[in-house]
Amino acid sequence: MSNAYFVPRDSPESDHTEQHTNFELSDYFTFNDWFEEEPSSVIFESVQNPVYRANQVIESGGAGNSLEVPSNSAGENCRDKKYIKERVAFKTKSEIEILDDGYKWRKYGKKVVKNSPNPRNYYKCSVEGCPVKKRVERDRDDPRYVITTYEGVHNHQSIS
DNA sequence: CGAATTTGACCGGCGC
DNA sequence: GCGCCGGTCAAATTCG
Repeated sequence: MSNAYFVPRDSPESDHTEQHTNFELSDYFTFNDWFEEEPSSVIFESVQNPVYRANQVIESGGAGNSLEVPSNSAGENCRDKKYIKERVAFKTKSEIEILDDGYKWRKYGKKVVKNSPNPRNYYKCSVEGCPVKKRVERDRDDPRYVITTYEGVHNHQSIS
């Protein structure tokens, strides 16, 4: 299990990411060595949430409200369904989109979005009570890349 | 035979 | 108020 450490790049204009000065993604995921390519300037249109890649933030919009990480009260303040604890997106060079990150995922949806000709797949962590979701999609103009978006924090250990 | 996928339906938010 | 768009549900089906 690797121990990648993630530090957000300082965004010059919008500096709403104070809470995310240090980010230990290895708590949530296990990475090997996917991610070494050029970051695309904008991965998602909804730039309300920071988009992380490898050791840096690619994109960070003004999203102070939906991005707190309440570490003390685990999800108690989050009864608002729109409340998003964490969202992390990666652009990965991979032929396949089923990347084993140490967790078990259950697919629950597929959708073709307007922007991209490629379908988008929706996964959920199959561990009961774990709120983590994941969304996998091919890059629009680089089909050999895969964009993976994690949402939420695992409340259990990885099974791998 | 139980569990995971598949895939169209359904639903809620938002813009016009 | 309606229709588009993205996200989720769930029944049928496939898989292990």
